[in-house]
Amino acid sequence: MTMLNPEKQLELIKRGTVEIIREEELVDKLKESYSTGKPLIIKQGFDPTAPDLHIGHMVSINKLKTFQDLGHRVVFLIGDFTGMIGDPSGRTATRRAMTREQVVENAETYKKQVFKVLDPEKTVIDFNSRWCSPMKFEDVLSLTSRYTVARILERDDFSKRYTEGRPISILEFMYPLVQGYDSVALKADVELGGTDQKFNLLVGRDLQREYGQAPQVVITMPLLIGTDGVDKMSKSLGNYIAIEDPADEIFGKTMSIPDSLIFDYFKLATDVDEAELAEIKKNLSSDKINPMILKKRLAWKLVEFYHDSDRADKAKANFEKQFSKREVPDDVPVLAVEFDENNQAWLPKVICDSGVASSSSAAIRLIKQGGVKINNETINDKDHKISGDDEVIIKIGKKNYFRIEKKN
RNA sequence: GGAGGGGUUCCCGAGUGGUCAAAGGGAACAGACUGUAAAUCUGUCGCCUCAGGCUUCGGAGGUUCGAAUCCUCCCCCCUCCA
Repeated sequence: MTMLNPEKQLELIKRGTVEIIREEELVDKLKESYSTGKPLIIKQGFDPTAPDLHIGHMVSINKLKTFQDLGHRVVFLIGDFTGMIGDPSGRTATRRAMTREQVVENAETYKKQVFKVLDPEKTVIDFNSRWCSPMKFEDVLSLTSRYTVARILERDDFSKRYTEGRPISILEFMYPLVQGYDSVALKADVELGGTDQKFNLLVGRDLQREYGQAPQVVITMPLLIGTDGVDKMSKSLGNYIAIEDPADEIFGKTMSIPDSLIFDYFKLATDVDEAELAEIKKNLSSDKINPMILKKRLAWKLVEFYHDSDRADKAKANFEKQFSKREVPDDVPVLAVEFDENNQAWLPKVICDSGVASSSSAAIRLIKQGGVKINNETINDKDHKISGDDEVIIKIGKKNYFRIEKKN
């Protein structure tokens, strides 16, 4: 294969990273690989329970892509074994035992999404249950003997909880070890992850040394802030833009991010070059240009990336129609409604059936608050009935439109 | 093994016999304002065709005209000492 020289490779790899531990080692590995023609093994782990990739994931997946383009071997590791115990970091230590079928199914979902960017031919999908499940208890003990409590306690999260007298389970202590062992099993040369994974990634490095391997290079990538502008993007917080989202959705969600995120999103989630980034930065800091314009450009870019430019154009047009001009969008979903013997349907029930409100009580509240429009007229009467004969377009809340049709 | 502190509506958290569908905050949702931005203001925030009714405060019983609040048993969580 034709490879770029190590210096050039390093330059591409470094772009956008937060930290490389250690860069000298990476250079050595790249040189070695270059001279022998043997690709490096690049690993990143993913949680098997939430197979919805969002643009936050794409920050590091794009970096995997870079490695791949440079001729290295990318291992997309699905942590199905660690998933079985459940990630204890954070507040919720929910354990969900996943069946084999679920794991396989989620893996398929991952593949479908991740191959929008990565080359299927050059990507290895692996599961850590492959080596974790067969381990005997003595193997586990052997693993634990190679790390100390003091070192595990170095992790911010642990030390904080320890000094505050809050509980830490042994299982939680094990978690970094299990994850780190994956690097041993894969003989990883490089592991990628978000900055929040730094500790775990470093444990992998140490364990490899303990097992007589050359320690992996750790590369951390910035975390993308979610659409709420507060927390990191994550599915559980609901502040994410999934790469599987429909075009209009991606456009709309992007338009709802705080202005302060526009630059980061351009930088981390799109492939605009340095020159364009500089220009965007300049425009954002001057007040000559409305940030909304830039945000629309960002939204367009994202839709184009995950769909195509036609869809991006349409999403933009739809957005402007629906929200800037407050008109009814072109393609309104149909809601099949049951009408009674008098050919009538009670409005709150209809709203409830649409899924926008969780109960008819909630629907009534929406109506009372002026959040429901029928054919562009606000309805305030909770006893309002829709007639089965009329052509009806109903707007519920800010953005939900339905065309009512008779269920037969 | 010993001592003690808890489990309240999505989350945090008040509430110790009626005025409690339960303070306050957060989240969320709606409305106003807008650029579906942020900020702000207002309202809503258990269920039910809803001026009325019904079911909630870890679980099961009990006391009482009346229980989230008192009693009994059970389940679960946490802290400290060893």
